[in-house]
Amino acid sequence: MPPKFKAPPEPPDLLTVAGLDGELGFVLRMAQLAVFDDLIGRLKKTGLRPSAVTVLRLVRARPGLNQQQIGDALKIQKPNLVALIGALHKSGLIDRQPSPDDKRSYALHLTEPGKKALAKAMRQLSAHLQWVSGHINEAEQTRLIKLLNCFHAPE
Amino acid sequence: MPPKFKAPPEPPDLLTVAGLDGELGFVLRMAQLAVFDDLIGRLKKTGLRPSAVTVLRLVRARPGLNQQQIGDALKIQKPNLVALIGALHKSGLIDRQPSPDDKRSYALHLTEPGKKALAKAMRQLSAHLQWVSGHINEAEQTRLIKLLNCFHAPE
DNA sequence: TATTGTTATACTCTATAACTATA
DNA sequence: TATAGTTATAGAGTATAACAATA
Repeated sequence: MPPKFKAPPEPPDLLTVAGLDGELGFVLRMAQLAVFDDLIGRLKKTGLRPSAVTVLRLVRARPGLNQQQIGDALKIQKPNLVALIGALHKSGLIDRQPSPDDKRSYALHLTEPGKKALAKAMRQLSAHLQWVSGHINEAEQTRLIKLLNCFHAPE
Repeated sequence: MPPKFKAPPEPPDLLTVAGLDGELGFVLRMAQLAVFDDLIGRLKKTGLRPSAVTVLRLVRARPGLNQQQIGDALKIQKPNLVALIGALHKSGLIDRQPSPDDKRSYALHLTEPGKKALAKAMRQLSAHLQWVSGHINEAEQTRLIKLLNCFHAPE
C-alpha cells in the first residue's frame, strides 16, 4: 500500500465559516455584482448605464410607451424615472410626443440616433452574454433563469 | 369531439417582447430586489442593514478580524467600510482593539450587546430563509446557489 | 377621486484620490 | 515601497411627500 499523503489542511474559508456562501441572499448579491461589473464595463463604450439600455429596449419593443409603464416593468418609481428618461430625451435618443388619448402622459419613441445607440449597446450586450456563457453553459443558464424567476415572476 | 375553446390571447408581456426576462442580468437583478426587499423588511426590527449583519457575522466567525479582511470578503472598498464599522462601534456592537502584531490595524470583536444584537438579527434571518423556502425547495435552492457560484467563486 | 409626470429632498451604496501612520 | 485606516468628495440608486394638469 502506498504511503498516504494527507492533503495540506486548507485554511477554512471565512465566508464558509460565517455560513454566508450557502445563503441565497449573499450569493445572489455577489453574482449580481460580478455580472453587472462585466456589463457596466462593456457599456462604458456606449456612454449608457444598464438601466438606460433597458429603457431603450422597452421603448423599441412597444413604441408609444409612457413612463408609468416603464416604471412598472422595471420596478423603478416615478420620481426616479424623470432624470433617466430626461437624460435620454436630452441626448436625443428618445422622442416625447404628447399622447393622443391621455394628455397627462407622453408617448415615447426611439429617434434615429436612439436606434443607432441601442444597436451599438446591443452589440456590447452580445459580448457580455458571451462572457456569461463562458461561466455557465446554455442548459444551466436556462435552469438558473427559471430558478431565479421563482422570486420575481409571481410578485 | 368536444368543441375547441381557444384560450383568450394573452397580451404579450412587455418584458418578454423586449427579451429581458430571458436574460441573466435582468432576472438576477429582479430576484435580488425581491429577496433583499424581504430581508431588509425583516431586519428593520433590529435597526441593522444586511451589510451590518454580515459584518457582525464575519467578526463572530473570526474574532480579531480587521477591516481590510472584511472588505475583501464582502467586496466593499476600504473608504466605504469606515462609516459602516464606525457605526457598529459607535453603537457599541463591536470593539476595536489595537492589533498586537500590526499597529496600523484594529482587531475587531463582538461586544456582549453585539452578540445579543446579532442573535436577534439571526432570528429575523431565519424567518427570511423560511420565506425563501416558500418560493423554492431545498434541492432547488442548493442547485441555484451552486449555479450562482459560477460567477462569484472563481473571481 | 385617481393617475401622469414633476419637484424637492434625503438616505444608501459605490468609486477615486490623497493623506497618516505604520510595516 | 507597500499596507491599514482615514478623509473628502462625487456619482448612482432609491424612498417619500407634495404639487399641477388631466382623467
